[in-house]
Amino acid sequence: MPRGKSLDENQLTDSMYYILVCLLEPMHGYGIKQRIYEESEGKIEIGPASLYTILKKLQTRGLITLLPDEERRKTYQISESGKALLKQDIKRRIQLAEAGKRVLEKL
Amino acid sequence: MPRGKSLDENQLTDSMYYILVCLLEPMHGYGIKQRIYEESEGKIEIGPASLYTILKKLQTRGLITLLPDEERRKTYQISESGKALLKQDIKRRIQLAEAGKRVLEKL
DNA sequence: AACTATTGTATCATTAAGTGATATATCGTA
DNA sequence: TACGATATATCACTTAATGATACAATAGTT
Repeated sequence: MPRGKSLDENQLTDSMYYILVCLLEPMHGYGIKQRIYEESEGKIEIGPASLYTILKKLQTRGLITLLPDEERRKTYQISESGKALLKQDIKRRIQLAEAGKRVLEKL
Repeated sequence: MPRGKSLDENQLTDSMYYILVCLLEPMHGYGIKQRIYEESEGKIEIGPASLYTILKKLQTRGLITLLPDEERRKTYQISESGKALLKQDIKRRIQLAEAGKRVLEKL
């Protein structure tokens, strides 16, 4: 991935993918970070630089929306176009994994 | 993924993944490029810059080995450690996809 | 022989993605 | 009031990927 242009090619990076999945329900940045950490049993940790950079990009692209004001927190939620892209990307990942399963037999 | 550090974290980028899968059988650079293009029905195209950059990196890390001389071509093959890493990465991708399947139900 | 397309490898300069470090402020609680 | 956790943000940097370009051997063809 810087790979490429990711979103311009309608593909999600792993980090974007994790974050979008979290935002199927409303959640604020720091909560996302914690959620990913817990769900992955400490294996995946997204630092603040990555987190807020990616949130900004997703918002700019209209894949997530900022919900109306709370003061300290910024609560986001996935948008319809975000859902559509996530769906598409999950399918892509499933296909890759299926191909992977066939490869496993050769190993 | 310019992403992160990929190999330092024992993760394969998509491009590395495609290339390593090809190299389960001996193949030279240009052949890999064609193979990926054909297998993906034209969807995935790896240009020369990416191709040779990644091959060099994989070789440096010992994940692939250069087979003895042909003149024009450089024929590579996956190494044992390359196989191990590929196996591990396929499992990671399968897990991600499984999680994705569960998410799909919410969409 | 001359021309052309394909095969084949390689690198430079740039763009894109992600992150470590750091900064700042608020909140709960001891 | 001191401290750790919560919460957001950005700068400078590294890493990854790629577009453009270059070069040469080979194959086919006119």
